[in-house]
Amino acid sequence: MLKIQDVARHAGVSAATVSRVLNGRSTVNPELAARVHAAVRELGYRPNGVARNLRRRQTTLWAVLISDVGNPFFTSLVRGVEDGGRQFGYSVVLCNTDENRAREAEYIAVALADNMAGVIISPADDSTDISALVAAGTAVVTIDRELAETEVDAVLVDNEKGAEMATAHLLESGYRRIACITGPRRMSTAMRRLRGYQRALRAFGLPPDRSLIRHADFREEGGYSAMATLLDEGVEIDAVFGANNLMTVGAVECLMDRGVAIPGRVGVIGFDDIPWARLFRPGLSTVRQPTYELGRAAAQLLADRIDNPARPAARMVLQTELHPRESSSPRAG
Amino acid sequence: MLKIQDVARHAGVSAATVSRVLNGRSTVNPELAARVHAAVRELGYRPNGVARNLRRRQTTLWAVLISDVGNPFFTSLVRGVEDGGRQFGYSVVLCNTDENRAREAEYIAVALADNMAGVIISPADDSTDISALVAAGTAVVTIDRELAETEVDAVLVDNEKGAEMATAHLLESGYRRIACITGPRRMSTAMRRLRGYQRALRAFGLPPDRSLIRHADFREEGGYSAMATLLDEGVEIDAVFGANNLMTVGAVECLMDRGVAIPGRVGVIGFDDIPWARLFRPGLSTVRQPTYELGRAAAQLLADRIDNPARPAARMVLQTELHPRESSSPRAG
DNA sequence: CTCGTACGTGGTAGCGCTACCAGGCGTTCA
DNA sequence: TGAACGCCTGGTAGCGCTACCACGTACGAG
Repeated sequence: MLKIQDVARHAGVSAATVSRVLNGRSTVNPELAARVHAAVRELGYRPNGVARNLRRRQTTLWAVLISDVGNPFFTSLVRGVEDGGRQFGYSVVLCNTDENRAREAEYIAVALADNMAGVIISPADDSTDISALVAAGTAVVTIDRELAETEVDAVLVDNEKGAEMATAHLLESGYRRIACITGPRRMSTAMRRLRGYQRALRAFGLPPDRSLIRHADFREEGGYSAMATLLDEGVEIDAVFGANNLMTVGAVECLMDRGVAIPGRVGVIGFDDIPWARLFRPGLSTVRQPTYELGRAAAQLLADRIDNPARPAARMVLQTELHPRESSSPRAG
Repeated sequence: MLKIQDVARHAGVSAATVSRVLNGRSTVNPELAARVHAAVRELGYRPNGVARNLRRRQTTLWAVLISDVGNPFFTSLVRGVEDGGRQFGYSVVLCNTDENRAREAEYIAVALADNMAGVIISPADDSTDISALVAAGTAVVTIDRELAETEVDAVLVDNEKGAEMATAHLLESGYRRIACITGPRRMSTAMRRLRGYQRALRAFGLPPDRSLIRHADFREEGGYSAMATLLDEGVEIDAVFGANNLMTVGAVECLMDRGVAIPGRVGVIGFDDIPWARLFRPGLSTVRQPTYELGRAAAQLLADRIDNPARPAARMVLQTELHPRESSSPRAG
């Protein structure tokens, strides 16, 4: 493997000058610079990034910790992060944690060991411990979910507003007994969406009813069984609001399996859009999150934070969009 | 930041011994080893991966070059690679190329510069140039698609057989004028699937008809407009075989927009499963590829190749599965 | 003409680790 | 008892690069 010394020799300059030319950190006589470029081309020299990283004490890698790329929400988000990162010269290491604290800790250790320039994380939990990252001075941006203790850059959507919009839409369409299948209590998004749902009901003058609220795990099976429980317990419902995409899909499957007509007997709306939701029959009403934009925004914040470690923590909140389709059509009568 | 010398001093041994204990490359007196471990714990020492990588001339990173994680085929494949990689101690750098040769070359350069241990690539093109990787001795596994020139490990599905199954299924269900929307000519998968389609027709005794065959770009829009062209040209068809998931979705959307009944007037089957295809109405018939397993297999091959650079190139071919749903129900009459 | 300053270049230490080598000590066998 | 051998440990060079320092030259001011 060629090294910088070889290029220096070939160009008749010092290694330091080659480095300066290739990194553009200081002015170099144009004639020398031209000779260096020629030497690089002729020899086919590629700088060794690992050596550079060691010397600079900084890499061009970002770790992106999410629960699962398989979830369309994160798929698109990751794509946004990657596009943003590339723009600033960073590569993205994909870390699926499956909401597993141990896996999360493992990846944080890798990010630290490999001296990664930054970490974008959707914490498995309110209390995920990122103190090691903070202590090491690694730039961190949380995405989608917030951390209870630590003050870091965050990119969020207005979960409460989105959930309120969804619920209000059902109410306006004539539904009155609206169930809510939300996520675990220790996750900020789950609680925010529940609050939005409750706020819409209150604003409409409907009394709270705890039997309508279910906490599941944000997965398809969780949505399915929460729906099944609602039906089995004979809770009177005419609509359901699913607090994320997978649980909503699970709930819909349960309703179909039981032959419950959508929206005839039960209207449905879900948080998070799903690719090709319009090909479902009935078309699934959703609250779309700007997932790709979330990723881009996080990338922007992270790149900025790396260049400017001292700036105070920023908090970006993006808005959601209502996509009503057939599953929440106005109730007849 | 703590270094190995600090640990050595604290444990009363040499840096070399600390290194040996932490890497387990050679035998060390158990008492010394215990002292080293204690020192590591007490000081909270983390080895510097970058320095290790420089010295060892080898990292624990894999680059995964695919066209787009947004495509469910690659989403699941990437997840398989990541799970497999983690098992062997590698992290995965996600590289979306959008089938763009320049982007692909860019990422190959990054993999080379950062001394990545291996590359898993779904080449944009038959003739993607990976010679730089081969020259540098980087381990490479191609996935899903084959390379014309270079002899490297490959993980594939039996595209021809899958396409033949899909087409045969349509024929058995009574369809006779079956269009085929396949991908670009320069992509091995597109050509293989086309051949499978043709073979099924031949086996059934149907004459070839070039007007039934369309080459699109493996994207949703491409499928849509190919379908539109078929309809606009008045080509007589009663079914369509889409050679990948996105084009099939596009074709279905076109049919729906035009009010063409599926499967009443045109039956549909697509290559690649789509998440929640069973929630579509009509449920979309598909040929499922074992995408996750493809990723796992590629990871296995790559890890093995890194440990054993001399072994001859391997070629794994996985099988597909037919998932008939309503969109290809037997034709009445 | 001298001095001070600015700018561009070369030399080199050292980022933190591990591969390699040398040497000490204990054990075995003639 | 001495020689030969093997095992374990410590010392250290060097992976390839860049930050830093020192130095030479050019130029302007006094």
